[in-house]
Amino acid sequence: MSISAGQNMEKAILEAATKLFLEKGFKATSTTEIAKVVGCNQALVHYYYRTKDRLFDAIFEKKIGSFIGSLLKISHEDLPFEEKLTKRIESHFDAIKEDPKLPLFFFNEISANPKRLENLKFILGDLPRLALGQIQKELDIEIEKGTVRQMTVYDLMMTIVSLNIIVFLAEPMFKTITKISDEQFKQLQERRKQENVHIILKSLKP
Amino acid sequence: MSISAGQNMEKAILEAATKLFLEKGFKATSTTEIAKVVGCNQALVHYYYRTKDRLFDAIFEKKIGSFIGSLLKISHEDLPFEEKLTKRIESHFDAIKEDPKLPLFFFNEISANPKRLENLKFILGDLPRLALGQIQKELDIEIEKGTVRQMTVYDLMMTIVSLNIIVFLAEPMFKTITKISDEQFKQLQERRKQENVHIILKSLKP
DNA sequence: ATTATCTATAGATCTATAGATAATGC
DNA sequence: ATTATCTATAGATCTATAGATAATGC
Repeated sequence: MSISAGQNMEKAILEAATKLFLEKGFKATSTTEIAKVVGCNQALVHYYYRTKDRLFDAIFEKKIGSFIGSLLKISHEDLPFEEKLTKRIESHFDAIKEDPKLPLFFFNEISANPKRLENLKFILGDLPRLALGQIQKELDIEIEKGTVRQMTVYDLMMTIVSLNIIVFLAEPMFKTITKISDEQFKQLQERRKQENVHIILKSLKP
Repeated sequence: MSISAGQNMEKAILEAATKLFLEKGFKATSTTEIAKVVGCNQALVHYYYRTKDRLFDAIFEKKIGSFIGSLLKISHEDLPFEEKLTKRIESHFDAIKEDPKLPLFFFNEISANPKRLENLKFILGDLPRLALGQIQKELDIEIEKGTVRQMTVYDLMMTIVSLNIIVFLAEPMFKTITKISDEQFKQLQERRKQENVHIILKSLKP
């Protein structure tokens, strides 16, 4: 029954909590259930993390970091603009594929409790600003050249995130309605990734 | 304190519940809180709707109907393809603007409990099939003419929904991080609506 | 008489903590 | 001795129902 018998309970609790919080959200997940999944008693969850809130915050921060990181990773490869952008879109998509519950979790918990966001240094830290500045610069060069229409990096990022998350947001709906197999769903995903690249590249044209 | 003193309690309860469910979701909303907002006692909520689940389902079905309806409304105007599509995108966007919590609510509750979807005749009913068939036909005509690249109506719908919901999904995040005013946010929304139309029309070109 | 509203409460949670016991490190 | 784990429990919920009272329709 226990995720990891003995050894490292603290870690086992974190892992079980991560899984449950991502699946069901903060409110719907109880420390009792976390303990049951781990195979320990409920008090131990509090022994290691004091409160449900602190346990959640630890997980939330990590996940939000990887979500934003996957979008803003700076590439040092010297590639033409379009190829670089294509890689960015695809790697963002692949990161979400690794953790498909993340987008819904993310938007949901922020909406439920926006204060959580304010405590996160990550969001307003230097990394995002730097990365966005860097991408804006690359964009401006293309705009100057006339190969890309006038636009801001924020619009571009919004479009990328938007298109990349939809398959994952709609996954439960999709599977319920169409009764598609997992294999077919995977194919749909991959096709959609290419579609997204296509749409975005085309949308930049002047 | 009461939303609608006296008169129609049943309706007042439904309205308060709708607001709270949309804001906080099924799990985080209690019948106790609904009663408090309405200004009656908690038992009355159960008197009219028996269980929290039935109350929720009534609301869920209505909301899901309007969400899907706004996307699939059939137009009988005789307009050129692009104009018709533009209108469709804009009216879908405007419908969400009227009820900005809807997309998150929608994806969230389906993910939390996919079974809810199975009970809804609306989803698999004739209306969606008819509408989708109609739009596919219009699309095929353009593909035949060579003015639109090869694609399915499903891909097109996914792209529309995806781009149209992002501003609303990200609204709490946006407002928290940028500390933008409501007025500025409204402007951003409108700009984004035009951006979406632009992106989609362009993405259809062969 | 019937329907609407209220008070009170049973029975299930759930979080957090106090205090007992078992395991480990020196 | 210190740290990890457990048992037990207080105090807050929360849903659903039973049964009392008030309001309304004939």
